[in-house]
Amino acid sequence: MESAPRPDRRKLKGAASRERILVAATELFSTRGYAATGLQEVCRRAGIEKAALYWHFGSKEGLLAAVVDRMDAEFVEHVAKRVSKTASPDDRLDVFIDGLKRLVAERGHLVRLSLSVVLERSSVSSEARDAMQNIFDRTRDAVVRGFESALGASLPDLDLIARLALAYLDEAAVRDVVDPEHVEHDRFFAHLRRLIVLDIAHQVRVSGQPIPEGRMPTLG
Amino acid sequence: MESAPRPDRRKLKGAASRERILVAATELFSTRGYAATGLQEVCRRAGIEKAALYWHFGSKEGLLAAVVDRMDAEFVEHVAKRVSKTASPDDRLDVFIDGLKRLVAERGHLVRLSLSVVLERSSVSSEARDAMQNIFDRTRDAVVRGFESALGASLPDLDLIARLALAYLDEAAVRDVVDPEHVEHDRFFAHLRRLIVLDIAHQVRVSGQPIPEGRMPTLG
DNA sequence: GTCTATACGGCGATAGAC
DNA sequence: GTCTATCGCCGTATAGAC
Repeated sequence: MESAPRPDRRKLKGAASRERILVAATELFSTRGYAATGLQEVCRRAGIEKAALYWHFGSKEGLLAAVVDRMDAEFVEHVAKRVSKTASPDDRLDVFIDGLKRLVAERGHLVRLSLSVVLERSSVSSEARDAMQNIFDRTRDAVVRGFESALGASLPDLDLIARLALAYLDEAAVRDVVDPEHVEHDRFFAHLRRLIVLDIAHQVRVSGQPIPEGRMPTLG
Repeated sequence: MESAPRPDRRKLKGAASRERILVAATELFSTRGYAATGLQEVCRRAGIEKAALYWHFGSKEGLLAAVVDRMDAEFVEHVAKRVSKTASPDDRLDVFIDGLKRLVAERGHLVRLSLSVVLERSSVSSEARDAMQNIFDRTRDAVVRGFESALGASLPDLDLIARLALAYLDEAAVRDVVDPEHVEHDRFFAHLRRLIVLDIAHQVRVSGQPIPEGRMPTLG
């Protein structure tokens, strides 16, 4: 363990630099916005030179993709853990909705950043596009799995419910910037909850699929 | 009519320049993306100098806001006209959904541009913010009025339905870039239609508000 | 009031030495 | 892997012609 330290040393230092760049970039992108943040500033804060940043991430866009990917992974893991600790299907939905609401309230800038990856330029670099696709897919799959385990059964359009939830998440994060005084997040996310319940009830009705024990498809 | 041409001449020429800049910017922003378009290029295409652009729009952000405002106004007017020509409430909903779908398919880049206004920097300039707020409000109000006249009555949460529709619009436009092969726009917007119908039926049920003649709140 | 000419500092990105 | 040096372009600003 201590007899062969050499070949890993540089790798370790490289990983540490990568990490510091990522932390600095996350903070600066979040507070100032993507376009308004200079790579020079990121490097100064990370204690690194600009070319080192380019070696690690290839471009400013690549750095953004890495930042967003990490924040999404953390969010999915965090909410999935909280949801899996909750027993009743109805409470699970509440925890899920609450997770979305808190993501907007506490880290809305990161949600907006994830949109920036796509919108900055018309033809996104293929790496950035792939990164965004991974993020979307991972999040959607997690939501679908969550609903499946909450319902105890699958339904044909659960993926659409996942997209509905993500659409509401983005809409809330965007609106928060445009008109902070009239967002009405509570009312907005309560509406999301109602739509989900109504639509699941509809899907159950149409598919003839009986839901084992959960009574989520009833309005409170 | 020809004896006092002077005071208007300059104004007219100024308006013409403004118009040419707007057209050039709309086209370039749409094809290349906002960040990837240089003002130099816009000016060359408009046959104008850069400082003239600066005089008319104040900044690149201001130019973007003007571009987006115009496209939104056109869209709202266009769809409102088509909707008002349709008789049955059920068909009106179809025309509305179709308008959204076509906006994404034919002018998705402009939808994405409208998001760019908000996302480019963390603290948007107050003029750009106001412009975006106007756009959101105008579109939401138009949707609410459309539903009111289709239903023949008002409902407490029609504004939430408008936000739902806009959220789906943005989500579709964003997804179109990330994963063009799996967007399933038809299925996605059919889901939107179902959600609207389900939610209106719910609102009618809860509010005890009778809907005069329209039978929109029934699933096809 | 509308526009031309010109300049400036900073940006993202690259090449090559160590 | 990291640093130094440098590039070309960007958005912005101002002075002054018409």
